Amino acid sequence: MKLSNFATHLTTKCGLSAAQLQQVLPHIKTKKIAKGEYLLKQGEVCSHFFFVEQGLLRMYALNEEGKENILQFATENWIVSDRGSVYFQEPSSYYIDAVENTQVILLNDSFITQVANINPDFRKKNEQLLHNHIRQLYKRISQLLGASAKSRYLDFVRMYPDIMLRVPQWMIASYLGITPESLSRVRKALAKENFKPNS
Amino acid sequence: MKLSNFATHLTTKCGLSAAQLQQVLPHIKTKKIAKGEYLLKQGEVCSHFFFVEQGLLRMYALNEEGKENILQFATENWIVSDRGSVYFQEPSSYYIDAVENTQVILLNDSFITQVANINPDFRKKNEQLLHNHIRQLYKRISQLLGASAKSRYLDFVRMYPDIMLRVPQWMIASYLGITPESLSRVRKALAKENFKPNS
DNA sequence: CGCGTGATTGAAACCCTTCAAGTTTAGTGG
DNA sequence: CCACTAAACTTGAAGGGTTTCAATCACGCG
Repeated sequence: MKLSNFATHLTTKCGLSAAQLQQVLPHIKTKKIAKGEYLLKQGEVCSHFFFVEQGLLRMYALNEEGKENILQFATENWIVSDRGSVYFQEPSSYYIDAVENTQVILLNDSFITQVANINPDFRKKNEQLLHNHIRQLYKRISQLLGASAKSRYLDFVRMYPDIMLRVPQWMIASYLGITPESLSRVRKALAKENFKPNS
Repeated sequence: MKLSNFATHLTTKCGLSAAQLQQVLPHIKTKKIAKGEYLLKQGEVCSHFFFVEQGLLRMYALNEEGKENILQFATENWIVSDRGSVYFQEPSSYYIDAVENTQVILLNDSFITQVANINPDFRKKNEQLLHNHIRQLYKRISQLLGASAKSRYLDFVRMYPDIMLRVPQWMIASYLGITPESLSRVRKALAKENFKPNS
C-alpha cells in the first residue's frame, strides 16, 4: 500500500485508531520530486510541512558569499519545513530540495489542527515533536560554538550513520560548517587513528 | 504591583480577561536570585520555564575543555528554559544563571495546560512562541555555519542592542563562539571603519 | 589604596581555508 | 561493455582568521 510510512506513523506514534485513519487519509496529498528538484526556494512562503515517505531531503541557506549551508537533512519518517514561514506566512530564507528521488506527504496547518481535533493525543505528540526539535537545535548550536571539526564529524557519524551513507561528503561538510577539503583531511587523520565508521 | 510584566504579558499578548487573570495569578510562584546564582545546573532535571520579570539570565553549556558556550540570554518578558528537560523529565546538559540580580516567575507544564484550558487563545500563542523560537535557532545555526566573527558580531548588535549594553564583553564573545580577545580585535577594526554601535 | 575582574594588545602557533592539481568514482551514450 | 565525461574526493602548498599565552591597562569596590 502507498503511504505506508505515514499511516504507520499516525497509528503507532500518534495513537490514531483504524477508523480515524480512514477518516484522515483521503485528505492528504502526496508529491514526488526527482533528485535535485525543489520543494521550497528562498523568498517563497512555505505552505506545507513535508513528511518524507521515501527518499532524502535537505534544507539549506545561502550565506553572503553564495555558499550553501545545510541546516537539516530529512530521511524517511522525518518532517522538514520552514515552520516559521508556514506559521507566520512570511517569505522563507531557505531552500528545500531532494538529495534522492523523493516522495513526500504535504501537511498544512489546517490538517494538523483537524487531526488534533479528532485525536487529542495527536496534539500532545505534535508538541513533543516541537520540543524534541528545539532540543536538537540547541545541541547543534552548542556543538558549533564549542567543538572542533573532528569532534563535530564524529558526533554526526554517531548520530546519523544512515545519512552518512546516503549523502555526498561535501554535503556533510556543509552541514558541519567546514570545507569538503577539511572533512577529507579529518577523515584521513581518523583513518590513521584506526577509526572505523562501522563498529 | 508585583508581577506587572507577567500580568501585562498575559492580558495583552495572550488575551486573558481581567477575571481570568485573577483566577490564574494566585497560583504562580516567583523567585529572586542574585547575580551569579543558578536556576539550573547540568545533570538536574529542569522543572520550570523561567519568565524573566526583572533582570537578565543566561543559559550555557560546558564544552569538552570546560569552556562556557552561551546559548541564550533572556531579559525582561523573555522565557528561558531547557524545554527538552522539562518536557521529557530528563537531566539537562545546561546551566542557567543570573547575569544581574533577577526576579523570575516559575511556570511548570501543568500551569501552561491549565491556562490553555481557561483561554483557548493562550494555546495558540504558546505554539506561536515555539515556532518563533525554532526560527530564531535556525537563524543562529545558519549564522554560525556561514558568517565571520565580524558579521556575527554586527548581527548581534543589530538584533540585541539592549543586551549588548548589559552583559560583559566576554559573554558576548562566548555567545558568538569566539574568544574575548578576538571580539576585542573585531571591535577595534570596526572602530577604524568608523562604526558606531549607536546609530 | 590594593585587589579582582574585564578589556586590550602583541607575538607565536594552530586550525581551517583557499587555490590548484591530481585521482577516483559514477553516470551516460556509443 | 567499454569509453568518455562530469562530479566527487584527495592531496599539497600557501595564506588567513582565530586562538593561545602573556603582559599591560582600565575600572569599580571593599
